[in-house]
Amino acid sequence: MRNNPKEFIFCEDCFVKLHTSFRTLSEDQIHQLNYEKACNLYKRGDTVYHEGHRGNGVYCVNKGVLKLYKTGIDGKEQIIRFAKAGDLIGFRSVISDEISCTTSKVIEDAVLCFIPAKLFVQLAKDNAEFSMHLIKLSCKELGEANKYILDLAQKNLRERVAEVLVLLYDTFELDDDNNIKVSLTREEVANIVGTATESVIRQLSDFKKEKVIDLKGRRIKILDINKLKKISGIF
Amino acid sequence: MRNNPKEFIFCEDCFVKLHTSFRTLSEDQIHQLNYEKACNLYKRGDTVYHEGHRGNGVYCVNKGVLKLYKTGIDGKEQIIRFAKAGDLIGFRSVISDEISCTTSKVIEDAVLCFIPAKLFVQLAKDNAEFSMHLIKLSCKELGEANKYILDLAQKNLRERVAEVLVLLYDTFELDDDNNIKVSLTREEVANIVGTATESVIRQLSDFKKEKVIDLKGRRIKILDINKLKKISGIF
DNA sequence: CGGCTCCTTGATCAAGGTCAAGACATGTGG
DNA sequence: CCACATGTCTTGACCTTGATCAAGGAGCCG
Repeated sequence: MRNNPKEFIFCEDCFVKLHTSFRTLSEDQIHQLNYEKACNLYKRGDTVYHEGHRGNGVYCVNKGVLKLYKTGIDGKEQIIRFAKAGDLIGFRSVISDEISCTTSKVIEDAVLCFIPAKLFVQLAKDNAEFSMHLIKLSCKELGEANKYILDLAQKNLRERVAEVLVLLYDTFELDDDNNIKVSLTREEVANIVGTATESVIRQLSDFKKEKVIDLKGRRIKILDINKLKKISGIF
Repeated sequence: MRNNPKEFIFCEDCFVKLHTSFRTLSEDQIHQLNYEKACNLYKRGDTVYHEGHRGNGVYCVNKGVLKLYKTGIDGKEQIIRFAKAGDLIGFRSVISDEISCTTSKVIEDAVLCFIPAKLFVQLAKDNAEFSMHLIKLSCKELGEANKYILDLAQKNLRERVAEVLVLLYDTFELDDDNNIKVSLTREEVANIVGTATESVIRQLSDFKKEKVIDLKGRRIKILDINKLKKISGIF
């Protein structure tokens, strides 16, 4: 379907491997993984898989940033989470053998390694440590999703925007100039917060007035992360 | 800590077992489970475990209904899900070795079998089929949580109340008189929907006026489930 | 330069949260 | 049996939050 540039990455010495569940695999299993996987380059805007489709494999993010989102009634995206180097995406639907519940789209050019569903499931069945890792992974995601539910249900816009800034800070860290190291459109920020684009813009300018952040185009500079954490209600 | 009446249930012929991940256990493992587990009766209002505490085991619901909720800033509960006969609760924190992210409270008198964390984890490690079941379980919950996030972020009150009624219908079914077979306070319904008690009451009376449901005290009678599904945006 | 896309701000309005009061049901003790 | 207290349910009035609509500005690219 796609015809993305091939990338050659050897699982044996992939630095990402060390940070993923794959580090629990045996040498043989790693060889098999290396043999069967396929790595490709994806550009910003590329869709890796679609909500509602059957996932025929799992992707390991070697490089880049992706957003995973669900699409609402009028086509409005709700971003569920981001994925960056070392993250696995698409494994929920492969494991539970359901259709994919999110769409994943590239935000920053990415290198993804595709692992066929059959192999992935086989690895999980054969290697107890690997499968324990996967359970932990999904349980961790579940915990975060539950927290998200609470926030959406009970926090106001100001608190949620602050919280998202903290989330971005934690996930992507800051560059030398204290800017959050990811470039999102205002609409994308709104689609995490669960609000209208204009509302996010207004709240961001408020934070700017309060000297909590600074804005330069799409770049968000963090001036007072503790204040943000306090506003968001994280202690 | 508690001193609940003991209940004697034999895993070997527990009807609930057939519907849970435990059906994948070997005969030996079932015996071990039966030997180490402890079953107790819990009354309405009892708290089984608390958010923020370390879970030292998993509970298998043999009978009754529980709500799992997170507590918000001002003490407002956000109900994440319900548990009924055949459901496992508390396994997220045991598996991921984190503190519990929800509180679980009994809504209808329940019989719960407690399985020590150590045994549970051991079973997962020893039995690949069992652990695959657990992954599927958490992936399924994750899918539901993601759906919930979308709904909270994008649907209005009317749609969400309708959706919760459908959820209750699907989860608890109807009695002979088409009443939903669970008794929740209006506040509890509001804590699922993520809104104020008064707003739920108003929306329920609207639905009553529209002949979609009927209300008699706490009982909710479903008159037109398809209309509700349509309103909620589930097709 | 014109034509994009995205960002920003202002004005307006509706959804739903909050507060207050009363209704109703239930249980308790006298 | 009544009087009373308690907890939940319901309704009305009011007001805040944030969504929507509209218009203009800024930046980028062919």
